[in-house]
Amino acid sequence: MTTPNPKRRATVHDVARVAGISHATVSRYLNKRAYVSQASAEAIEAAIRSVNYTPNRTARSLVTQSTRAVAFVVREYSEFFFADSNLSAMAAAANKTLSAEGYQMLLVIIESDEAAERIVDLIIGGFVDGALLVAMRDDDPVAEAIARSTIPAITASAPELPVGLPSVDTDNAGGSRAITRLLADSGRTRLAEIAGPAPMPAARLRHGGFVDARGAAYDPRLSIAAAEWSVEAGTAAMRELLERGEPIDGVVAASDALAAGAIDAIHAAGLTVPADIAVVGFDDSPWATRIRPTLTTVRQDPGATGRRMAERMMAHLGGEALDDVAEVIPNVIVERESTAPSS
Amino acid sequence: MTTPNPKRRATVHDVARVAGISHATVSRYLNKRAYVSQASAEAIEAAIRSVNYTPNRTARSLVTQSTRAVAFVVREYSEFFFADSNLSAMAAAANKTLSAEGYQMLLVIIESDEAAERIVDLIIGGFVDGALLVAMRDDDPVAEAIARSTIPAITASAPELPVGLPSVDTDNAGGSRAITRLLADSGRTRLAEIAGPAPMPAARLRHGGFVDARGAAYDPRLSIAAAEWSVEAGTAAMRELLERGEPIDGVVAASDALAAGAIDAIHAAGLTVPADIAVVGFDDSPWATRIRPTLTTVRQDPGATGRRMAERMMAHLGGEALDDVAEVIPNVIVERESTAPSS
DNA sequence: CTGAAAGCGCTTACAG
DNA sequence: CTGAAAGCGCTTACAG
Repeated sequence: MTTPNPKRRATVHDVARVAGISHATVSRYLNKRAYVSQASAEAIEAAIRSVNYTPNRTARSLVTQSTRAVAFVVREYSEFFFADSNLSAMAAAANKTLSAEGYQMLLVIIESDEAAERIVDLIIGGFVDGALLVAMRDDDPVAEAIARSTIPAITASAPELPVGLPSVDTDNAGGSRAITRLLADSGRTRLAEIAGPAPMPAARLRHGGFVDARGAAYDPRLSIAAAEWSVEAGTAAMRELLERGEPIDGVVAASDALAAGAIDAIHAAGLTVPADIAVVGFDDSPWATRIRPTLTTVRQDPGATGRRMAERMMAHLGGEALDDVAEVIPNVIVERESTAPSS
Repeated sequence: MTTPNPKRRATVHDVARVAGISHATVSRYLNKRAYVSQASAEAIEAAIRSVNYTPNRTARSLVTQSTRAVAFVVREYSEFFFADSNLSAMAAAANKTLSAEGYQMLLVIIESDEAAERIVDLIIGGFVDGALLVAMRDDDPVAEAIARSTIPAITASAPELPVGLPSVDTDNAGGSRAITRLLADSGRTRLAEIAGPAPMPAARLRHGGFVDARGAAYDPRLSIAAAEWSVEAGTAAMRELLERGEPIDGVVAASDALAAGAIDAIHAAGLTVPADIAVVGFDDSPWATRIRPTLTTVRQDPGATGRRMAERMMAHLGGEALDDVAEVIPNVIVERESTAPSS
């Protein structure tokens, strides 16, 4: 049983006193052993053990202006974060990369506005040396505050901010463009789109890819934005699309979950996938192979995304400039049953 | 008007100078607005904006001796952590509870010995006000170093350490005991056990529950410890159990993954579950309903575990003593096909 | 190789 | 209500 403030922690002064030496020498020994005599070193070692000394990281950080810690900030509810294998793979890869360089990754999940404020204060207050920002919304106050600060930050999916932020991201636009073309090339002509929720950069970019691929054939009456990245939202969106009465023979959904929901709605309407309507998703999440028909989708490389974010941060913290460039990680299309030829 | 030197961060002194007031008053204003005059307050506000001031958390922490951050330390590979819904639910619940009290949870995943050392240095160095320790091994150097330090820590599944640590945990022993009795009460008499990997507290406790429930009927020849918490390890363990030649009509596996592996091995041997051999797991993970037959298992309440860890930490940081008690969260048994009566 | 001193950016009694 | 001063625990030129 311990009490909140038990006995005082030993400081470098305690060690110095017990070792019969100045605290400056103790500090020198703790950092670069080089310039300390053998005798002093031994006395210090013994003193450290005897007073049970452990250096205060806060004091050290205050003078060195560095914490050797980097925040990995997830702007998403835990349930979604833990269920999203792409996000967790990014986190895992970043953790490994930072760790290998001796940096500590601190994973932070923002679930409320108060948490958002608190985290901004922490980060721009220098609690960490840098921040990796994930799942930010367009116009996100967290991303914006950090972007305006002096602490280095890199984001996955660059949000639309007044001030830019370097980013690393899967090729959202390109993936969406490619999978839309796949559908068109298979002879489908009435392509509908279920876009992701408007405030998300990934949703915006994927929408852009769809519009781009459709070119002159783009028809706003066949596009709808889902309320969130969920199966239910996909069902609701597809239902409304069908109710509009426009003929549809293909659907480009901005995520696998949305696609899964769309397929439910299509089946509920008495239609068949892919015979009547082909459907494609995005993410290659577990949904893609769990549902029937299995889903043609875009597979990301989240490990590469997380790794590159961490590598760029390490390079910057190592002294290199951090350019505001949007690095794009290629993705691949995985064809499955949901776009099989009608035969 | 902008910052004189854009490279240097503004400090409380810059604000004071611009506001024409002492830095002590600025600090007072920043903390408890009460004792600052209206005129000063306005001058300070303007100065803060003009120099773009944000308080340095490290400096503040050094004097207040508090960071208002708590580490949630996971001693497990990311892949396992993110795949384990019990662990992530614990983290999510702890995050919510800490967040509601204004504390920031920092999730840290230890994947190497160097990371382990680094995190110990950080934590006992006062980088956080407290630590929640999860998935520690018995005799874990991380848990031990933190237990010996002055910083408050609570663990899920108390490891066997020379010095105690308060803990909150699902009822491992009780759950194992109850599900073993369920099997015995259904008329099975030759009960084998696939225990978890030896160095884990949860494995030890579940094993204890099994031994306890078997009493005089406990037969070491029917017990084996899996090499890790994986399906493959379960298959290997079950295969060896069958090769020993002892008759078996029931298996108590220490986790659902282990049970899933055991069922594979049983089927491979040409036997049937539950007709020939009943099988039970632990965790009520997604495995439990994904495999055939569906699994009778112990359902934990990971949300309650995470919440209680956080609540006890908050109470302690709020001034209460932190007793070294092992708090046990009840769990329930979920019966499914794998123990259906042979009929 | 080592000590005295300054300083990192804040908070907080202590006077006034 | 406010300023001067001390101090949180460390690191790091600067002399010697």
